[in-house]
Amino acid sequence: MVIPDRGVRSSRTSFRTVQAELTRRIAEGEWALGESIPGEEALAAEFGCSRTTVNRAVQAMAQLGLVVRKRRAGTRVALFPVRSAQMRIPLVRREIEEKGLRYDYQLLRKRVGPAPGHALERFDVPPTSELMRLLCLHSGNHRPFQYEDRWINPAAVPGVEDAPFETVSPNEWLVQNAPFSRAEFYYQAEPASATAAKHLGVATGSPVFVAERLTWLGDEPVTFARLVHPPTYRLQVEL
Amino acid sequence: MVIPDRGVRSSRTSFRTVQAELTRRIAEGEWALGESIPGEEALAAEFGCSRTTVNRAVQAMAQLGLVVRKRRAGTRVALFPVRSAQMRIPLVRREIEEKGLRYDYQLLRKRVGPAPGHALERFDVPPTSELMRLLCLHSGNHRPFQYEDRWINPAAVPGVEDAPFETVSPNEWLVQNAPFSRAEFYYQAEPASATAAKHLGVATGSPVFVAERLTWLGDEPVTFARLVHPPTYRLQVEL
DNA sequence: GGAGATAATATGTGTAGACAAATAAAGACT
DNA sequence: AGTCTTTATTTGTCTACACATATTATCTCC
Repeated sequence: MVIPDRGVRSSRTSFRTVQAELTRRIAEGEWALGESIPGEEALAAEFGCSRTTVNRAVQAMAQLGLVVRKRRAGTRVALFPVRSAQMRIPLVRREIEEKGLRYDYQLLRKRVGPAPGHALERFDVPPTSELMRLLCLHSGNHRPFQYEDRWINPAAVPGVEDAPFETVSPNEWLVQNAPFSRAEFYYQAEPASATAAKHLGVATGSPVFVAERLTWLGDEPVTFARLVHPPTYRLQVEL
Repeated sequence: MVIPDRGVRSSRTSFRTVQAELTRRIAEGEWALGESIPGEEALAAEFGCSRTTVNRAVQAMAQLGLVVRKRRAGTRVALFPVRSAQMRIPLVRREIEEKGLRYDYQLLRKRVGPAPGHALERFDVPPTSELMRLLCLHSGNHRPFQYEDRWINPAAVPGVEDAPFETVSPNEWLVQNAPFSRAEFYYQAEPASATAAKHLGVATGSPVFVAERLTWLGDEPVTFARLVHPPTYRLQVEL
């Protein structure tokens, strides 16, 4: 019985196939760390596909931090395979709803005024500028999930003054109304401040998980938020 | 003097140009959230490039979570722009050395024995199996940076028994010797346990930043590590 | 009107070919 | 030996085209 030749037409070697095989070779130690791997031309010949396809596969691996590429020098297995993972940054509301909980939002305080020193420290605006400050609480099934302490630079966000923060969380409103070009995120453990502890329903000083988010539009700071979570919170990332 | 015509040949519209422009349109609200954007064909015509180039740009944006693509239905701006960031997972040693500190590693304890219940909970192995447990301390300029509590499944890592963990940290050794196919990372704030506190030089119960890493090779668990950092530690991510 | 088959369409992916750009290696000149 | 220039090699990217595949829209039949 003749087995139909599927090798040529129907199952062309996909860049995924190539990527998987090359990844396997690295994972199983066939290619040692730091060792350089065959060129695209050679791999294309080996896999019976075009160089374009190999290029795509290897470039994806480079983005994952598995290999390092350099023109003329070729591609080599990363010496320190700094694997990089994709981290998703969802809306708080989505985060809560995805757990199957009912989302609740509450504006605790809103004020516009001159920026105090400790805010300026992290948030590089002229000392004379007026900033908007918001304190909010996000809950799931009436249990506090996140205490938000946010500063917004009105100069960078036209229309904030009139935003309905009584009903829409700044997180949600800003996502739709305040574009940014750069962002930094920090995660750390801290003892809960008295006010945060009160709103989160935990003891003052107990360990809380704090996420800080800073965003810029061009050179101008847009918003700076401290998001405080109760000790049960876990940030999850998959590779 | 004649300025060479760089407009036609030398600066073909790059996929980066297209990506930047499309991103701008979304950021500045020209295309609203959830709205569908022109097809690849149309964009190619607009930018004067091939569909391939547009495809590359838009696919990159899809990977970033900025747009959602669906065959036949077209591409639309993500309704909830769950922006995703790349997080790099380096070796502890690199992490410390990149801060300009001198790295020090110390093996505190090593033992092979039956897995206790609380380890099995997170680490799905047969209750009868023997696991290796390591306690280590990583320091920068002699100040404790990370207290590591690690379980290794010898069944998945041939050669662990003879690994020189007195001189090489399990983190480093495993990276080079234990391939894995899947990983999960968790980050959380916790009160420091008595032993962790002692080694980190902080008070028992003070907030520590704990990273948990679990890896598998296929279905088999490879290693489970709890990495405890002093309260000064910050995890940084950029977008 | 509803169910199921069929067509149309947007994206997904592969190929071959060409040129661009970076950079390591070799050669030329002091 | 050391520095500068040239050359060669490898990856980076774009093009034009073709076919694959998923999914929506339409049509057909009852």
